[in-house]
Amino acid sequence: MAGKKVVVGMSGGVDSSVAACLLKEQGYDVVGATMQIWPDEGETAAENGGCCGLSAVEDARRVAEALDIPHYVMNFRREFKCRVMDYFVEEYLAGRTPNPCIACNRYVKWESMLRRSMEIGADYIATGHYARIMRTAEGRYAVRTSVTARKDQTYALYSLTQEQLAHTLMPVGEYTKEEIRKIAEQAGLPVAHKPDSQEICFIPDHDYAAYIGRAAGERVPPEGNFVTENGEVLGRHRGITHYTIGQRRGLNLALGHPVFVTQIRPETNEVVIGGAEDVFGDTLVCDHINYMGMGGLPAPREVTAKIRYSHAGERCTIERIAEDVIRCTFHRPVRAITPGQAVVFYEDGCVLGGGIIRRPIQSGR
RNA sequence: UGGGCUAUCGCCAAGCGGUAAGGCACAGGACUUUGACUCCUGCAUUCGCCGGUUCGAAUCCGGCUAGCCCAG
Repeated sequence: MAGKKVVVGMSGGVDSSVAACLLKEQGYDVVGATMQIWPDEGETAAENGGCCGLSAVEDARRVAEALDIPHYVMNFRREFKCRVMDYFVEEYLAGRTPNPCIACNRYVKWESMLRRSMEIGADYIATGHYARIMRTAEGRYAVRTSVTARKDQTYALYSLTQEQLAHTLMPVGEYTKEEIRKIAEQAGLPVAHKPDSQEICFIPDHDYAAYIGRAAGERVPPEGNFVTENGEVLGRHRGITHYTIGQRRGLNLALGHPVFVTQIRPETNEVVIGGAEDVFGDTLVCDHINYMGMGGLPAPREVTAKIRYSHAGERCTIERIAEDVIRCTFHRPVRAITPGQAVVFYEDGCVLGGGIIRRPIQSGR
């Protein structure tokens, strides 16, 4: 450890602060770095924000001072704008539900930040993710679930490459959230009691549709029809960017029983509505594949897959059906297969790989 | 214009003389890296309107108004 230089991405939150603290204790040569990702230094969204608000730099600097480590600010505004914010808007316009945190991890943290860190002589970068990095029997790198399943963040890390993982440390994954807060307290870190960040950091008011409206301008999808699978018109929707698969709230459809979004059709500007049972499906196709714990998929394989961040996971058979395309058949139907979200494959808590859900496949119904 | 039926929360709908069920929708909250799901809480001092009977009416009676159906 001694002499190994590690750049810790410090968001100003408890987790990444403790990560820096732990690595320093372990003898690393620790440098703190905070990403600047907001497009404008503007006064507007300065207050809270999510993982990387403007107060982030202030808080991170104070923690770095407390730990007596150098602290840099890295400007990734351009990368964040085009790889995360623009991607977010484009996905919604295409009728999909993006996961910006996955994009941020992949392109901003593990491409831009890792590259810049290497440039300043670091051996590793580290983050405050609740995940652990392991080597498989075949020698491949993979992330695996942290000791607390509840805070597990491996889902959002599925796209990391072998090269990136070889240069990454995630010390927080060995502890529970409670332990992390206790460590922060004992170390006297000024952010020990800072609330957890959540929600999408660049939309502090949670008003996705309004954000998309501002960003997309003329391209914002107009109002359209809510329809049934059979084409019966049930009412008017406010524009497809207001909805995601499985959504119930906000539809304003009083049909006597709960109804949910089962499909979004950007080409006809329709939102398809169905009953609770209609949102279950058992097969999906994904692309943008990243192989992590497994080096490839030469033959069908049985794994556990999560189709959304908070999904418990379901057993399924995965099968490579084309270059960069995998079909995933669940043993039991899963709820709300949502194009744009990631599907991540696990075995014993280890991430084997994953992809982006392209579409569900209608199987005999 | 005759005859019949119906009028209860934004939608649907219980109630049948004893002091307004429920579902959906909606709002607020918890949870949350999907405005997701889920969960919790709230949501008609009032029953189309005006009178009458009664200790007491959304419930019975009369009139009016509106909608629907059947006649022509």
